[in-house]
Amino acid sequence: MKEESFPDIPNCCDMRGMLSFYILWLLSKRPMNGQQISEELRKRRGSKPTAGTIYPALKDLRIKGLVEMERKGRTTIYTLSEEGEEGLEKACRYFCSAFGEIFQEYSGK
Amino acid sequence: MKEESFPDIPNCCDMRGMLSFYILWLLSKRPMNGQQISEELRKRRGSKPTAGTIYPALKDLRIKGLVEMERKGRTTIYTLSEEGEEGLEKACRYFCSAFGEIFQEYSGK
DNA sequence: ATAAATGTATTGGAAGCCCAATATTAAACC
DNA sequence: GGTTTAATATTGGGCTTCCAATACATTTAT
Repeated sequence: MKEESFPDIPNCCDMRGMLSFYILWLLSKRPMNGQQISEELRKRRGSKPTAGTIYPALKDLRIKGLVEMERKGRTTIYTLSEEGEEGLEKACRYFCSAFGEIFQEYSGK
Repeated sequence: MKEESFPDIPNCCDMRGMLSFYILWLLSKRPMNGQQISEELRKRRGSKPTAGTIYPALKDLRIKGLVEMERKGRTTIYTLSEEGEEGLEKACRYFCSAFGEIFQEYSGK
């Protein structure tokens, strides 16, 4: 099977960051478990976060009260909390005001 | 004097990151010194990077061959190198493919 | 029941981002 | 000259992101 979307990851500058933000954004679409979140990130960012990346991040978000978790047999379903929705809204505004200029310039190709 | 643009920095998720990428993008507009770069970042991201943030980042970019520097009296002018331009091009493509979806959703408000 | 597969989770180490504090250099001011 | 100011730069420490390695739990397959 061919992969759908696989951006070419740049080596010139390390673009780590925004992981928690991206997780909140994904969870605002639908509740997901850790593997589903990782898979969505792989499709969008080109590399799949390993367990040592994704679970500590989810733990932090849970401790901060931004996501809630519910164990269902083998999987753990993560859901955005009220605070998480409010935080995401604010984070999206910031993201667009901080990076929108760069995006607009290159979205026109 | 009033500040021009000052995005509200979210506290829900740490959105540090992309500093090197942003510096390369700024330098593609015009050569700048460290203070000018910091000031441009303040306008866009809401907080001005301190000396301990900006100069190590510029040093890394110089060591990687992505920017060139020229001391002019009290200031040091940083310029994008050939490699820097190529790297930035690639980084912008990656950035848009990785984050464009989020931006588009919120640019429509 | 036993083994394999899947999902969750932690640990340790590396790198990037970030600031406060400190130091150095060169221009401007007196 | 001597002082102040502006810009550059380093150091030390904390936090996030990231992976490889390891471990554990639950479901599925044999």
